[in-house]
Amino acid sequence: MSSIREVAQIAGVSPATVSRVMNGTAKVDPVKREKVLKAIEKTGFVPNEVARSLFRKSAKLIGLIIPSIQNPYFTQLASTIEEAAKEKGYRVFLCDVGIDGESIADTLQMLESKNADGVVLAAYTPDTEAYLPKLNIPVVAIDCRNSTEHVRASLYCDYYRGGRMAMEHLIETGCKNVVCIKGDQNLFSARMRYEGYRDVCTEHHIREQTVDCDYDFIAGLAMTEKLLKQFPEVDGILACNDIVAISTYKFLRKKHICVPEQVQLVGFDDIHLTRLVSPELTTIHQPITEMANRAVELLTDENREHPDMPEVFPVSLIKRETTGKDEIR
Amino acid sequence: MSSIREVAQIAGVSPATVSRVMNGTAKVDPVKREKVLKAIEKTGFVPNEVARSLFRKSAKLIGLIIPSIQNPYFTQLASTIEEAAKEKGYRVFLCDVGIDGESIADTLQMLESKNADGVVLAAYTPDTEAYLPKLNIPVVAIDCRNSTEHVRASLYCDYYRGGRMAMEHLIETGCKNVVCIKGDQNLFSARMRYEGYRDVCTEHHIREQTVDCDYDFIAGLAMTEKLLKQFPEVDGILACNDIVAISTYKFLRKKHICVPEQVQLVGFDDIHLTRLVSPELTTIHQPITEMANRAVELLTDENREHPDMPEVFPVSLIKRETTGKDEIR
DNA sequence: CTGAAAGCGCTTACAG
DNA sequence: CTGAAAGCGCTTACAG
Repeated sequence: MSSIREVAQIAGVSPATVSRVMNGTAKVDPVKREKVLKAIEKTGFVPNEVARSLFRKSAKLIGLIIPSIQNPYFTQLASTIEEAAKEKGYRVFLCDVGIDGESIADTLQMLESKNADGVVLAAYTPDTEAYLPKLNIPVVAIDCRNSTEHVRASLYCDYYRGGRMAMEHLIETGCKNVVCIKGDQNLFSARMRYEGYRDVCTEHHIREQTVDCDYDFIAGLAMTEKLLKQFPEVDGILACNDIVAISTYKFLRKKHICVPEQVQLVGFDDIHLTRLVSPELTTIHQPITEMANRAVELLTDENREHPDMPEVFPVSLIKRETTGKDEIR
Repeated sequence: MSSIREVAQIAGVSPATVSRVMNGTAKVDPVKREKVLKAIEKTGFVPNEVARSLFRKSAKLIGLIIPSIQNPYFTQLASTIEEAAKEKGYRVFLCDVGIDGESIADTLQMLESKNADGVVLAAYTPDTEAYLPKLNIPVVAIDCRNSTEHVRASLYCDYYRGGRMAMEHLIETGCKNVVCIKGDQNLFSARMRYEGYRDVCTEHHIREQTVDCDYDFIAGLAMTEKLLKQFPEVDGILACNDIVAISTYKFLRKKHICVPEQVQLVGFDDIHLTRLVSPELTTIHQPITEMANRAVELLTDENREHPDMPEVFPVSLIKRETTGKDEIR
């Protein structure tokens, strides 16, 4: 592993000159330039990023904090963020922190101490906000409630509207007994989705029926069992996300309950998986790509605008095969 | 963001002493020690990892190079590696490189220049090996053919045996016309799986029937269509991995072909998703966790053993719902 | 155009 | 036990 000094020696110039030709940061005599280039080629010299980043106080790095790499929603987010970041010359450091607040704090600290240039925070626990003021690098929150002052920006989807759309769709397709599988109400996204459902219930003079569930497959299976016991008349289910919807489907199928003929089902997120399973899942689409691009833009752009208001992205209903029992399929 | 000097000043000691109490690397007078601790507390000082890593020439970092973060096989691998690494005090830098050889080279270089302590290489292209000799950090290859000399170790599963087991299982459950969906034959895993299938065909005097396919969902859909045209008599399919098996199922279902009654189906990998879809997928299990743990061990352990031979992990057949048409389900 | 010097923020011999 | 010094491998004023 050759150093800049070695290259300089071979080329017969100073390390400063080598640095200058590498970075194109100043004019260099063409002859010396050539010599340096050759020396670099010969030695296979690659500048040490750690030294660079120590000097520059930037590692050209964006941290991405997510609660689970096993959840496709977050890997899709990660892919898009990585792509956008790459285009601007940044790498992304993906950090899977689970749902542990302390782990989020540690990770934020670690990212700062690695000279990361910013972080996209897509994991949230109630005490996360307490760690933000101490941080000296910008963070853009995704899917979280707006922790205003200590965050450069807050990006999320119109979950409330999504909850409404899903419920309205189920009513339109003939459901009389819709149960909402609520996600963890500490999560902004879960709360808003539920409130959308609830308000539509109120407007239609329907009694709300809910069950609580975490955002994962195992919880979904267990909750569906409970749901069927508690609400045997159910003919429509609004799941808190796609993974839970898929597990709900799985449990219904095991109980020989036909979807959508007997029970209609709507998920949330529109992850790729919704088109991979059979039947394909009706769901609420979130513009993941747009959010991801915007997050990177906010973190990397020169003119550091700091939107005071959260930016809300629109959602849309994607009708697929788990709803619309009256239609021909 | 306070520095060690600031802390030192507040505590009335030298930066060296602060360093010593932080790292417990030498005895420090208890009184000064207390003062330092208080100063650290007061300032919220967190040592800069970049400076540390420049000095130490280690970033306590393991790179993990994968071809796609969208493939659950690799996120499961990533989770396990991360867990094992964490236990030994390392972070993991996940790098999704696609199937582009040059991108792998860039990434290896980047990891070295970031003072990574080692890399787990789970992506492979034919020209990858050319980059390995230049590298000055250890790499453990997973799922790749043994690039012997320039790799600390090579870990993979007994894909050949897996291919055999899958085919033998299909024969046992009554299939007369098994088609093998071959993966990219540049990949060691795909080649070995196919060879297992092929040899069982030979032993049973069955003519081999194959179709080529990449390791992803889109390719799987297209290939299944082609497969049905080319082999209308098919009654068993050996897919190159679970994702492709799931897409195969999807296409069969669309064509109203029942699984496993009309066509039996076996995947490969045993990703979590196989139990999430309906019907659950019969597949060949790989001990991902064991491989991941071993990889981290080889990269981080003191006594730097360098196994000359590749380490081969056993596979097993997991019978689920897409095979065994004669059994009651 | 170019080299010597200082410095990015740490850590560890070295000398006391 | 502890501080001053040197150094990790770069980069950029600074002076020529």
